[in-house]
Amino acid sequence: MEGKLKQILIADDEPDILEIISYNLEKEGYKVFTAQDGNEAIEKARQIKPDLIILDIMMPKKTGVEVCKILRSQPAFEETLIIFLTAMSDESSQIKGLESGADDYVNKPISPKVLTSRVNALFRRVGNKETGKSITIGNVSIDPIKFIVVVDGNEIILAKKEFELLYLLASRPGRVFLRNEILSQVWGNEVIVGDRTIDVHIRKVRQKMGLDCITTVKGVGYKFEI
Amino acid sequence: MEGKLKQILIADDEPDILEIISYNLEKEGYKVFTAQDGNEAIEKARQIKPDLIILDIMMPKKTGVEVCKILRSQPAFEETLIIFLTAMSDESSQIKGLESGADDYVNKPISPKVLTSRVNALFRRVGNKETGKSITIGNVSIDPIKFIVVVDGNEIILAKKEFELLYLLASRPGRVFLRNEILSQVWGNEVIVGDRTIDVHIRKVRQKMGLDCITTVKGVGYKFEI
DNA sequence: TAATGAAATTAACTTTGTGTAAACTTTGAG
DNA sequence: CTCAAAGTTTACACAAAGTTAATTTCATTA
Repeated sequence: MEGKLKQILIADDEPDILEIISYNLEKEGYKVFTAQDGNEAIEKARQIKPDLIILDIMMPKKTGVEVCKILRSQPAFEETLIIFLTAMSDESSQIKGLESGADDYVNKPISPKVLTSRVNALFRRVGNKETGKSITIGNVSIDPIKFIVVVDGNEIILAKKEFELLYLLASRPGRVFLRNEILSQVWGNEVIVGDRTIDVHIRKVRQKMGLDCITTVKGVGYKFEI
Repeated sequence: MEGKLKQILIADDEPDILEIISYNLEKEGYKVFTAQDGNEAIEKARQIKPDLIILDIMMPKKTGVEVCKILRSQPAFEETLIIFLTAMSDESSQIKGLESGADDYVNKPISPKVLTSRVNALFRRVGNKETGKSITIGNVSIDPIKFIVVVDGNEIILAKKEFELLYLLASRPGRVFLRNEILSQVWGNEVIVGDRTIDVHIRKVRQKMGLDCITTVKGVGYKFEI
């Protein structure tokens, strides 16, 4: 289990396709989310901030191209990978897709094998560069590329899990993360760890930062605030 | 936040497996029912209307896939969660399973830990959909994501039950919630608490908000209004 | 492959604070 | 006025989180 598992959002209006693709990508070890139309895709993308978004071109509410343009115009999605699903023949939409900022496209009808190998290839191409942008909140900066946290100009060294935990919480300041969410995001869904494990990591982060920026919401979860 | 206890129906022709799974899921706090073949599974599903059905693919009378298709074609089971148990190697039945509308599958031989964590994950996934939007009424804002209440720009910290209570009342301003409704929504149907418990929580919310926005309708219930 | 050290996890214990009951007071409908 | 329903206050049990130390896991280097 190296690093955090990549999250993929798939948007297509056909549930069958969603299921088949999800199944195959999950088997490859990705965490998969789905959406059934353009608006839902945008909403979920904002919620989840996935590493990769797979968009069907033809969707209700908003087309894949529109979704792509909207997301790409936001800083948070500048670097998110996007793949289009297109009807085989429709070459013009392929072009539109690439113009609107997609990283790849896959023709329908979809062969799960082709899709997963494209997905893998894309992640490989982007390489080992850690996902995500650096976050700065008040006097706290978190740089996931250099793997460094700076508080008041002082560099703090966190272990991997500690870092991932902090990065997750800080990715959406103020928002409460349920213990469940933390578990699945930081530890992954398959891993089962004891109840106190999160606490211990929270404690280490609090300790090392020397700053009370992680708040407990008893019976609910934890949140990051300054 | 767990609410009432979920009901799970397990269908498998091997009594040993039924027993092991039942035991583990009951330990997790689920109410478990069992069936030994496809027809019994359908019959019991209709009787019980469980929250989740775990189906072995290979079963006498009807296979898990058939059961799934039959149930899924009925409105009452459109949203019921379904997990398949499949033989490790049989990839084609996994695909059939997902195509026929399953939410997840677990390979045999079954690890109770894996199964229970998948079950938990599934309920979590569904449960999180209900995490609602923030509510603003007059100078009161309630944010269930950040888990805070803001009154006149001042942040109020509520305990979990207090928050849930307020969130419920504020979700339909002006509407009177019967004590029964409040009990089942906030405490869950199975939980039995004394009559004064609601009052105490109401009081704490009123106190902390420093604002008389919860009105008593004597002999009926409570409502939120500004 | 043994030795080391850091990180992750568990285990055991302590602390905290929510949620509930109990006992008493107040309110208001009839 | 009466009495059931709701308000208050207090106290306490228990579950959730904090803490610390011990243990396991894992990668690194001799």
